[in-house]
Amino acid sequence: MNATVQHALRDAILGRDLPPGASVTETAVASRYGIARQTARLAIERLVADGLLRRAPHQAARVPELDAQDIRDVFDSRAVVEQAAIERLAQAGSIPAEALAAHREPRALAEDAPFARIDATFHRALVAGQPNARLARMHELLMGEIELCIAQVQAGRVLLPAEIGAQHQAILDAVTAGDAALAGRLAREHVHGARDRLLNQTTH
Amino acid sequence: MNATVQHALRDAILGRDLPPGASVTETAVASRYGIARQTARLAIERLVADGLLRRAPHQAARVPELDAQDIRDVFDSRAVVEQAAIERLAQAGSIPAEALAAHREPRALAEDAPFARIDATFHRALVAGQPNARLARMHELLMGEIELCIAQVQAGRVLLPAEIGAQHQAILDAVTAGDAALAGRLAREHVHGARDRLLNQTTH
DNA sequence: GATGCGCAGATTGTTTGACAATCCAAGCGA
DNA sequence: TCGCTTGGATTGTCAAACAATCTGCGCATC
Repeated sequence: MNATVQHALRDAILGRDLPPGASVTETAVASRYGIARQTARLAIERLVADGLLRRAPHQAARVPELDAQDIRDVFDSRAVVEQAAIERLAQAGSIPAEALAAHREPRALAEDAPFARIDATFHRALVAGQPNARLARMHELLMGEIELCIAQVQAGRVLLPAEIGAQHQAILDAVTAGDAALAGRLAREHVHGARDRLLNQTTH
Repeated sequence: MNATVQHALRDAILGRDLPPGASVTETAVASRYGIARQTARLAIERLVADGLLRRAPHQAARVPELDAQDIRDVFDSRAVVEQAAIERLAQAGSIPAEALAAHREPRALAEDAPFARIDATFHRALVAGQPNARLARMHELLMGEIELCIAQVQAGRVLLPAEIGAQHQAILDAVTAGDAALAGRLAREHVHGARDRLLNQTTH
């Protein structure tokens, strides 16, 4: 029961149903989803751990408002982790099935899902398929805020599926070729490109 | 009240009072520290998030037994994050006061504390002093398991304060000199050295 | 008019007690 | 020997309550 509420809250935040700056109180969540306050509290705490909410002691949780510095921080950290992850994936040499599915059939996954969601699925699957569980855990820690960044900048229009798909293809090729250095470099540049596109959107 | 219990539990785990494999039930923690089960549950969940406990749904939490592969995973991830963090610290060019304190006065910090604890304090302070908050958060996520690794291998004897102190000094020198590439390389090698010493200890 | 104080409301932090859901191991029967 | 049931242990969730803390507003004072 808790996992479903957590998922619903997550969607509400990423879907801007709860706009940045909105306060999310335990009682509000409890009554909204018909659960006990303790359970709502737990869901909120998990989302705080995921970076999708923030809160100070004795204050209501709030949807964070991410500024340009936050975007730089999050994407730079992601670049570090994802480069390392892709390098390890290339050393292993095999591409996870879920990543291939997200890469090949973006339409089939979810017609209504924005491309940003599919892109996140692809990257998550790539990192999850690499052997180091801690790297995957750290990556997961970042992806919540990453999706929040993209949602807040409303950058769905900025992400060009064709261009990004080509970059993904290049990364996959380097991985299958076992060229860890190249794959890692491509992954880092890919993330940095996303960061710069988002930053352009915000300052503009 | 909860923070103190969490700290006591943490010490019990790292001090091998709770040996690897020991099960930590909510009721046991509650009665041991005289708190409600809900509060004990919360403390356990936080420690699970820190990597100091593991648990599956509807099962008691357990102190993880880390094998050689875990040590490789944790330290390799740490090397990735810490190299990036030290590079950013060198670009900023200033060394956090807490890091200097831990480096210069290991005795003064805590006479009874093992050197491993002081070493962890030093590294935590270095990474926390660097401007990227997400990198620091990921590092913190790893340090729990790092300390657990060291405690389980009982590697207090293996960590030579003089040698490690010299390596720390070299890193600090590179940071103050603003040589990000050198500082990052030294940090990575420093972490890899710790990893190899621990691995030698386990297989032996 | 500006400043500081205090009070009431809102919210979280923690406790206690209870019950359902689930897992695990021991015992039992085929 | 193998599979099943059953009972105990443990977690997951709910409900109600109270203390601790923060926030904003009104009010007195300067």
